[in-house]
Amino acid sequence: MLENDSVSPTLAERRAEATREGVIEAAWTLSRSLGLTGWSMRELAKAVGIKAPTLYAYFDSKDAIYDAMFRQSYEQKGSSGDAEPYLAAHGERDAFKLAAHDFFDFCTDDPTRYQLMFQRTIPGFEPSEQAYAASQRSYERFAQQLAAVGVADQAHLDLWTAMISGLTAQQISNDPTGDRWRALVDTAVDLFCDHVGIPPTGDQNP
Amino acid sequence: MLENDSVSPTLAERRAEATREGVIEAAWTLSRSLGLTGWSMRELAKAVGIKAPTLYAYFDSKDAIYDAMFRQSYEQKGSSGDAEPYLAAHGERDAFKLAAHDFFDFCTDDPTRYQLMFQRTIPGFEPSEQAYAASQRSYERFAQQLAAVGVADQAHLDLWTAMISGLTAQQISNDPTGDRWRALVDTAVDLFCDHVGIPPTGDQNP
DNA sequence: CTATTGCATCTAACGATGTTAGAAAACGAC
DNA sequence: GTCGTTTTCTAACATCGTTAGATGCAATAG
Repeated sequence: MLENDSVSPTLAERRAEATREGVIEAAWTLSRSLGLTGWSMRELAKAVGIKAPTLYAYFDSKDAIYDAMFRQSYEQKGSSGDAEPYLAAHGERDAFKLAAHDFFDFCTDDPTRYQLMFQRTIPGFEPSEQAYAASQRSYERFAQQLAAVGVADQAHLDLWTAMISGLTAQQISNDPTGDRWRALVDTAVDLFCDHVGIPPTGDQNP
Repeated sequence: MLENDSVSPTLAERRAEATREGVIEAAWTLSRSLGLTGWSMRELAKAVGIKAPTLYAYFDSKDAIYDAMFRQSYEQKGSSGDAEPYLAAHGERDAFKLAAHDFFDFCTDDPTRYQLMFQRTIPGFEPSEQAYAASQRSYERFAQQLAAVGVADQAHLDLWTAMISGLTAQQISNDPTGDRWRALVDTAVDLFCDHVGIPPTGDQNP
């Protein structure tokens, strides 16, 4: 393979990138219908119209495909779960409720993606350092948003993650198409805010 | 194979049962050091001193071995997580705190067992109806204990499971040897009790 | 237009996996 | 000792992720 350090990608590189995207898309489709580990490299290849070994021209291994899916998931997440965009137009409590709902909905929108991002369900797969860094960034971003409203205690952040991730996990594994735990998100945020001293909406300026 | 419907097991049956137990024990050992899916039937057989196909005289499949481990886990759990044994000698709130700690400790005592019981981490494995029933029983037992103290709302039970399981999940995946989330169990139970109207200990008879 | 170079894809195969078939060995009862 | 049962074995199958090496194909240089 010839190296190309220039900024503009060559034609071959753009074509290869398109193939890679097609592979990932097919991998998502297979994963949603057969489970993340329910398909083989041969099946994936067939879905793309090539033979299995050809996949290795685009990805080093099956794990590398999972890694690309993992990275893509965090790109899709973006700022879902952040409270900061809401803090300007809403009270603090409402902002955190909206943030919690964003995160909750992002998770339940695609249970397969959730499983890849948050459960360690694929034997042997660990996200690459690069992909893991993305997940760390979104965690620290939220930590700073809590700190910005005066909640700097690590224990409080830990309680938040436990409550919100607990609700999403229950929803996805016990009632994937329903609303049993979604309906508890506001309650949970209220309990959390009561505990850490974020006043009820309307009480900030009594 | 000759059938034996009598109550007393024949010698051969007792020997076979002993072998089965040895296999399960070896499977636990391998799972704890290599992960639940990190060992092969050939490795398991070698650990027991037999050849792989012989395992199939004792278990129908690898999944049947996981199923036996799953069932055994719920036997070990027993009443861990139940509040009822504590309700006689303690206030309601304290009883539920003790129950939550029992459950939490049972989970963190053996993360591999936790993974088998509560995460769906083994591709293709679903507990048999019989094994699943055991897990349902312990859930309904707790539901009745909540009802016994006047908390009959399904939503409240859902909130409890989300909070407690959220704490244990975070502990095991982010701090398996530490105490970060264990230290939050009492806080979480307090928040829960405040919400559902279980009075603080000492307030029952003011 | 041809020769060369680099890339894309293929077929064939390897070692490991869970599992099955069928033969051999070991065991218990009479 | 002999028979029937139980236990274990060897050999093999299909499938898995993956690698080696050959072949076809595109674009480029002379």
